[in-house]
Amino acid sequence: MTETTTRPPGLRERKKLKAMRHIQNVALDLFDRDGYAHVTIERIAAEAEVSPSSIYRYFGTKEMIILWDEYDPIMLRAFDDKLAAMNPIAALREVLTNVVTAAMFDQDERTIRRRMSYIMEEPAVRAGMNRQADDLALELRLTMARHTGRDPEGLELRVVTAALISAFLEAIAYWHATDYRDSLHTIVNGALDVISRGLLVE
Amino acid sequence: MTETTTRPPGLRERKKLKAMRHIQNVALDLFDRDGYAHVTIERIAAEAEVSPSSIYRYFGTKEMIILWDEYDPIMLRAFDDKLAAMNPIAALREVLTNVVTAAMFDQDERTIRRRMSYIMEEPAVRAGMNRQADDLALELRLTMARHTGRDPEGLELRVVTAALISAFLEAIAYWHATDYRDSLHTIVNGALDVISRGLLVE
DNA sequence: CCGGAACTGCAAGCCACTGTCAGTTGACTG
DNA sequence: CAGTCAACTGACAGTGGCTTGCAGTTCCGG
Repeated sequence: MTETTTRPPGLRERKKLKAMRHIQNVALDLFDRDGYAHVTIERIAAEAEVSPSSIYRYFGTKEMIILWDEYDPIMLRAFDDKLAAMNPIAALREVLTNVVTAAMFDQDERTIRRRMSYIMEEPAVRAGMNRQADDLALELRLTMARHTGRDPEGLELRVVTAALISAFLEAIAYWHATDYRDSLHTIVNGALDVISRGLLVE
Repeated sequence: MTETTTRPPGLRERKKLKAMRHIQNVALDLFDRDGYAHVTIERIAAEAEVSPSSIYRYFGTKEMIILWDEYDPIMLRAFDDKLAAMNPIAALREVLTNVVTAAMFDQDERTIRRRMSYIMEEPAVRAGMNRQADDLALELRLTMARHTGRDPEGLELRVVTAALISAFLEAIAYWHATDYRDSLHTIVNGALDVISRGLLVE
């Protein structure tokens, strides 16, 4: 069933990855020059020397050209592993400390920031991110239910996961809004502290 | 600047409202019969006996035909008023107790439920709802900043408002998922309790 | 009752996205 | 190291959501 390519990459896979990186970079260049809305898929395809259909096959939608991240599945798997041994807040802190900092070395942080500005400011792209967040919330909920024996469809677990993820997203937004002054790791830790101790407003 | 029609309705306004209600109902009928994706704006326009352009002028996008709610601005204003006197959690409880239950009398709850199923299950509509939630989050943040003197752009306030809203949305989702068994008011109260006392997981 | 402003319908266009159908290329088998 | 098969790719022709500009109509305030 879940036989998700645990094999060594293979030429085909590597070629595809390389093409996707290339297309993403070309697209970001064009977006920077003319603005997200004024760049058509056709233009990206022409500039990247692939066919428009290939772009749709790779990314599915225009937003995903920006949202796609080859390290996402890696982080997800790491997060899932950590969840087996600790609570989700601790797990998230761990993943950010270990995996993310490592990934940020070879994929230079500049690309991440370029993508970030569109994710935050372009409504269509933001919508795509929210969709990903919804999927992530569902997965997280099921995983937590498995580890704690709680009802995966219960109100409590739903609210907890939703709050956790929204805190994470808000941390990223803050990171962007403050021009990446502090490390993402520090900010996420702060955000998690806030929701951990409860919303005792006033 | 913010001179938002505090005048008595006027014929024009009433006509528009009536047309929008009519279009929304017709659209829901068609969606129920053929599915959201298989119904074109043109078909809705024909069935409702208006021109497609009018639909766009009324609703802006296809999703908004479902998302539009004439009571939304009323609830927002009520929420804003309550915020002046109490903390946001108490304010939200209040609004739901008073305003929502009142609104549900004359707009029969059946229409709300019909809309809800598309809001929850149709990705495009969900995206639109998330966009509205983002706007609401910003407004809420600014209001809370005004009332408490905290930094509206600070991490803490950002996380608090985001968690609050995501809890509210999750409550609505739960309400739908459990087939509207309990009252929305009860569920939202439960959700607010969860995030109030903090996410002391494990 | 009248001047301007807002609303409506008509028409034309843009482009994201989909489906199909050859042609090609990498992956596995004997 | 063929040869076969599955997966990928490109070209092409739609579909339809959404926008824009223009003309005619309807309503509101004075």
